[in-house]
Amino acid sequence: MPANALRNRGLTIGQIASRTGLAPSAIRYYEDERLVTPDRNESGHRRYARSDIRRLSFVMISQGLGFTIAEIREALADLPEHRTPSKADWSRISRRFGKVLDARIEQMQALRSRLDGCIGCGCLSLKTCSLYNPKDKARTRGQGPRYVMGDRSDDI
Amino acid sequence: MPANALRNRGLTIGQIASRTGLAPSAIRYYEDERLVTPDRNESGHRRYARSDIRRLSFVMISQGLGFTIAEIREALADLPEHRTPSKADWSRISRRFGKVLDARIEQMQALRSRLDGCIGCGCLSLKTCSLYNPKDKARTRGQGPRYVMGDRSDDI
DNA sequence: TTAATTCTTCAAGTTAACTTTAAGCCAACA
DNA sequence: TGTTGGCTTAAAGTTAACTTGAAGAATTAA
Repeated sequence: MPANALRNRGLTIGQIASRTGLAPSAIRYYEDERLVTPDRNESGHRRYARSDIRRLSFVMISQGLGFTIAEIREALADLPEHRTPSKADWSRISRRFGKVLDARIEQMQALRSRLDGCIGCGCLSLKTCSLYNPKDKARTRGQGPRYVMGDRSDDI
Repeated sequence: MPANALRNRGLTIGQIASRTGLAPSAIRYYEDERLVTPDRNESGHRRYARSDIRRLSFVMISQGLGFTIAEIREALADLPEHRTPSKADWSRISRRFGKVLDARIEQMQALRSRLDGCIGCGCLSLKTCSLYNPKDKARTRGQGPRYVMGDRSDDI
């Protein structure tokens, strides 16, 4: 066994990439975003722990659920820093995300029923339209407008 | 009454902006995206019909519901071109969006229950993890990965 | 040992949905 | 008649979440 066997311990970015299905560029980006913090070997190449596969998988799942990188980073901050996360650790943060999902579903259902009401009223009588000035948006990218669906009854 | 009273009929972009709460720049952008097609007066200034207030309001509501501009453009294509849209016209396209919303809610609930299952199994036993390789994403921006949550049971 | 991979960093490009800036025309009021 | 203020266009900037490209160093395979 060569002397540098210990030094080169851990997975390369390519190995992590093929294990998770992520592109190496994405994994480097996640490092910039402080979602993973791999070690480096002597010559500066990244070396990942096996537990990073799960960490990155969690990132992927969370994104699939609609969470942003900032939110995921916050969630990951709850993992222990100096030991490999246990099932209980992962379970805890998954449960938190579950609650957020519940809230989102409720919100969408509220929007949905509002749209129903709007269809019922012809979506045009305004002032009374329940989609008028809704505070809850399904997703807000950039800034939203202040009020909607007109302000007079004569503008069909 | 001056001779150009007829020519200057319609609302200016500023008036439309204050009626809808949208920024003039956003309204111009929507024109680039062919969501509205105002007339022009002699000197090239935009003149909007009153019904454009409702059209733009529909755009705002739809965005609040999470639809993209492309989807909204498609929906608006179902409105009559040569007459002011009626309540029935708006009702019809709202109903279509309602169905899409229903589907989205169902999908989110499916993801939600999967997360539940994942918490139940510790979210770590993999291979059997129900969040493994999910085909339905809450929102897909850019390309997603191919499979998730690791592929071996030894990498906690 | 040489060639092919894989890795490194840094900068710039991508998409959506806009906003901001610049430079200049037009319109309304005193 | 001037001078605000609103309108015009075109181009560039913004944010998120990445990808692509360039140029070079390290590792691996033959």
